[in-house]
Amino acid sequence: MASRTSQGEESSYRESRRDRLLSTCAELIARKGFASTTVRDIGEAAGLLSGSLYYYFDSKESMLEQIIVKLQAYLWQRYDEVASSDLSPRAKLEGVLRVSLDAIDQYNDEVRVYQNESKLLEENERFQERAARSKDFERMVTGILRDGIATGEFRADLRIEVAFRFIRDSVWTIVHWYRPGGELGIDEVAKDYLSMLFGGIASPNG
Amino acid sequence: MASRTSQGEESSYRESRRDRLLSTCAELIARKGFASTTVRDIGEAAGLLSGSLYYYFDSKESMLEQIIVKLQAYLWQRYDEVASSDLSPRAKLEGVLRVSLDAIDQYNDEVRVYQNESKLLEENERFQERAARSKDFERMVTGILRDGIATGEFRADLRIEVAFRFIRDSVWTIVHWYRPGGELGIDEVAKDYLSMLFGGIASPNG
DNA sequence: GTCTATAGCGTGATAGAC
DNA sequence: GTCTATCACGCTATAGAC
Repeated sequence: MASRTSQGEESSYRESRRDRLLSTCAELIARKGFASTTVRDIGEAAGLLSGSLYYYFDSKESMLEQIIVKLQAYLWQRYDEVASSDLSPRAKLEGVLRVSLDAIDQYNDEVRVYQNESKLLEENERFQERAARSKDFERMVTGILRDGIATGEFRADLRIEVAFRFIRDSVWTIVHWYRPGGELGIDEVAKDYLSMLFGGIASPNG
Repeated sequence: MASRTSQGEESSYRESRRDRLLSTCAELIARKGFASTTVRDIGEAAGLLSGSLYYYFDSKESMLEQIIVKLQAYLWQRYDEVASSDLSPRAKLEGVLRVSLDAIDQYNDEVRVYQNESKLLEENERFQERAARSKDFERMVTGILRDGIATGEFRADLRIEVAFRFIRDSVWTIVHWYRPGGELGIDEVAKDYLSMLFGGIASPNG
């Protein structure tokens, strides 16, 4: 790409302009979906003409790719910390879920894009490396579940692959209704969800 | 529409052709998304040319609408039965979830379309009546939750609107990985999910 | 009922001036 | 870096023959 140099100030100025454009992309793609968002929409929202976007990006697909790259970098820096810690399985699982919830809070648009366009990422060859991270997430969480069953912290009578999907989907779908800065904060959501995930919704004295 | 008559055999022949076309639409739209599915795709999959589809449907949007109408008719016939029964709140909630899971099993493509295009349904004036059913579902389930807290079957320390979203999303997202006719049947999924929803994933002796 | 043919428009992307 | 201008293509939908 013609716009990428590797010189200090000039490069970082350009990077930050790029990043601001990416945030605009994320907001629009989160709201309207990738297929229904046009490069003209993005240009208009960013205050330039669609053609000018191609100074920063090779294609509409590469805008999507950069959004996901940025999000995955954030997520995996933190997932790796939790996974390599010596916490108990239950505490590790709580940690993983907290990281995911923090992403929903701080990178709301990007997470929505990641969720909404996951099919596209899986099917398009270009995004194979991005889609592979979903398998990494599954490996990490099912590993924690197995360990927790071994220690007796988790129930042994559940299919691990079903429990994994239950956990993954209940947490990530929060992004579809949670609004950063709204009345209900992410800490309150985390408290309720962790409580329901671990203890269920039925009364203990039922 | 020119194709709608109200005469016995001729009409029902046309209806069934229409229904078969709708199934093809649902399959494609479920797989590729509404925006990325072209009427040419649909025509090709159904074995006719795109223009010929307009003998049966006014527009691409009306194809989507008919898919949703058909699904909602199935769902609400059964939801109403459960809601008006005199089962306990917990049994009612189980019943509602069973209906949803049966739809995921029997109307898999249609449910995926409903889930994937929910944004479009909410935002497009044309689909207001369809989108209103989501509010009905919320009213039904939160009512059951309130009753169950009153009887002591459900935990009283949870925010009802958060618990509702937890339940709604964990159940409906099953459609994104469940495959009808696969190794894991809907009864097994139902058993695991009801068990996790009501009792959580933590060991009771934890 | 399905076809041929195409209107009319919006799309992603590019070339080159400034 | 952003603009003007535009290309080449794909899209939904329609008109009218058969």
